[in-house]
Amino acid sequence: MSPKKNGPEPIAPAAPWVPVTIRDVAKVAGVSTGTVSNVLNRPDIVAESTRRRVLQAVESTGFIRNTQAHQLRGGRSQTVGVVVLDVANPFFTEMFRGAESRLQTEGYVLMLASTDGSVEREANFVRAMEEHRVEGVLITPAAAELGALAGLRTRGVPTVLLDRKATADEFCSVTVDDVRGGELAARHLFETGHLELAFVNGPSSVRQCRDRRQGVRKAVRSVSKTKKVEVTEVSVGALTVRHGEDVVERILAMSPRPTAVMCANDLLALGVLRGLASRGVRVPDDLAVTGYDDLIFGSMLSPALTSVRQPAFELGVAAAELLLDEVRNPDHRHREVRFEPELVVRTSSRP
Amino acid sequence: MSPKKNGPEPIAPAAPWVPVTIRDVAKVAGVSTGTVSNVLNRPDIVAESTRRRVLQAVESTGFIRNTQAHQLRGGRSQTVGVVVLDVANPFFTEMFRGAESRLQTEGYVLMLASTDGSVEREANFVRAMEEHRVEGVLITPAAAELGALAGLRTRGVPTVLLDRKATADEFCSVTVDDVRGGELAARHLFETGHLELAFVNGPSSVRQCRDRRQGVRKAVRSVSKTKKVEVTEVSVGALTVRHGEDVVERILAMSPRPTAVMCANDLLALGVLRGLASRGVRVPDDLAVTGYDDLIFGSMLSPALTSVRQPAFELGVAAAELLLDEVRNPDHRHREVRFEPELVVRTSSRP
DNA sequence: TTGAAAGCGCTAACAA
DNA sequence: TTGTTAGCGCTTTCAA
Repeated sequence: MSPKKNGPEPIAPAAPWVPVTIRDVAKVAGVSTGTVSNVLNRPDIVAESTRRRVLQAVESTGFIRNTQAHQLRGGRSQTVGVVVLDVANPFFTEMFRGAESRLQTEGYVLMLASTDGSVEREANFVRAMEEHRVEGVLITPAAAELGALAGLRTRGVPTVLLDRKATADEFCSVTVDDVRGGELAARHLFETGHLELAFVNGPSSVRQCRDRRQGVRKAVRSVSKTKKVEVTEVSVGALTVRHGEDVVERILAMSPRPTAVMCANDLLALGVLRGLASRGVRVPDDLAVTGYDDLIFGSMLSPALTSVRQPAFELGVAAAELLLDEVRNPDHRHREVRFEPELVVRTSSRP
Repeated sequence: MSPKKNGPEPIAPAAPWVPVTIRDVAKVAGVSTGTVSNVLNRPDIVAESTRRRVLQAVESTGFIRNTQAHQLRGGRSQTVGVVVLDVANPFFTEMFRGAESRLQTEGYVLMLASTDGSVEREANFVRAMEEHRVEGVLITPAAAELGALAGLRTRGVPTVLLDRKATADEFCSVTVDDVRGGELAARHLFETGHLELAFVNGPSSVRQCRDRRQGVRKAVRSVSKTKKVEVTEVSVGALTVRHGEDVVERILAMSPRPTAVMCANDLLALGVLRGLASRGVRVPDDLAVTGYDDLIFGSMLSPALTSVRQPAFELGVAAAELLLDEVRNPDHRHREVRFEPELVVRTSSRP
């Protein structure tokens, strides 16, 4: 079992691979490089027997086309860059999956980068992708301003904004109607008899938070014609579990005590649920709770969490579609594809 | 608010961008292309004043280096391919983040592809990446056999296997000791007084399941010197929430009834928790439960789930490190970096 | 139907 | 210190 003297002999690396070029293939097949190229790109214009011979040579040499050389000669890079805020966030990975599913069928390979909200990292990645001559970019901008993307625009790199509306018609974009989403959640609670509502929201600097609040106001206006409802907004510094947990105290101290808590996202809601559980408040019997995002685990909690679903995968597909149009269609016009959020009612808000 | 007759006039696309080459820069700066190249690659060997003039021209023209041309001339592609089973799985995205964090500092851009276990898709992606001349590949192979990766090996593309051990010394690999992880969980339960254990495991065809079972057996051997313990393995068809929920009935029917349920992953555990909750069985008072993977939501459940953590991020970093060594170090030898799983004890198994 | 050759944008050896 | 030039691997006229 154990070797005599030395440790187990490490196996030497495989014999160094000499890159095979189209020239090598040509030599083996006994044709010119032009013919090999033709076999690869327009097989129909070359004689049957020659084609077979060349294909055979490709096989035997293990030739793999060099896309860089191909592209240099005027070809396409077959590459799309995707820049998201956080790869660890399921919302973004779902979007990535959607985009990939569409672009993969067109032969594209995706470059993915995660900025974690850093404008500097974003700039670096975009730069690197431009150097790689990506044919397009799908991006969730890190900054509130789109100035960082000006280069892409002036250089004419097809770009689609993810979950962010372009201010002018500078870019295509795919978004979800957050106003509508906020309205859906609030209205649902009103309609199931909750007239005193606590709305746990994040900082106003976040567009999503602003929009969702606006949706809540809309629901209030519409419902208050027939019923008297009251909404108290409770602001927290960030959309995290901890912030949700910490806010419970304030909610329970409110007078009159609300009968429902609407949270600006699922993580907050999760924190709220934990806070309530530790204080023996039952959900939904004593207090109803809703979240937003419909993260995968929401349905697995007890009680399962009512939430507002965003069609992340479809967003990715739509973004890919817009990009493809911009790449191929000379008459392309920028536009915004807006998705509708969907209320998913579960136990946590069931009457 | 509404336009007169037509919809809002779509803004015409930006003026077509004429690609700027090193020649354009040279012309503007009044130097040769060689000098521009020198300014870009070895700025020290060119005169201060010339350098400034060239840099100025780069700026004013908006020049962006073409990596394809650069690479064709013998440069590196600065690109690494990552192929995972499922981008939607947090375990893989964490690994990706780890790899990215390391490789980004070296100027690499990552291509990411998700195979969803399809050998065919895997082959396509690997092929595309080879055509792009990635400098290396990080991959979780879709198939049990590594035959699909033979091409990478013979062509000498540095390749690191993620969460999969290479059979011979064909590739570097990063793995987690699943035997140890299984042992940790089982031993923890034994030591907290649970002598009758139900082990909910997935199909034996999955390596992880086999290894974790082996770990359980090891724990049994070691503990049974001092105590009499009994483990009953309950097999399910897949590691999903539904399978966990369905298995509860069988567990509760067992005689003698176990005092703890060890699950082969967190999703199963989640299902078990739900099943128990719906039958009014209290956790951990009536029955202790553990999972495996330590997915993010585990700590947010009530009761919070005891689990075995796998250092996904660190796996990614290690894989990147191995790859960099293979890329740069002529004396590189393939090796396996094995990580230790870590038991995270939470309420669900607290005595 | 095939071959010869120019050239994509860039770098590096060599010359000036 | 800077310019000239060959050539990386490939595609695509144009000529044979």
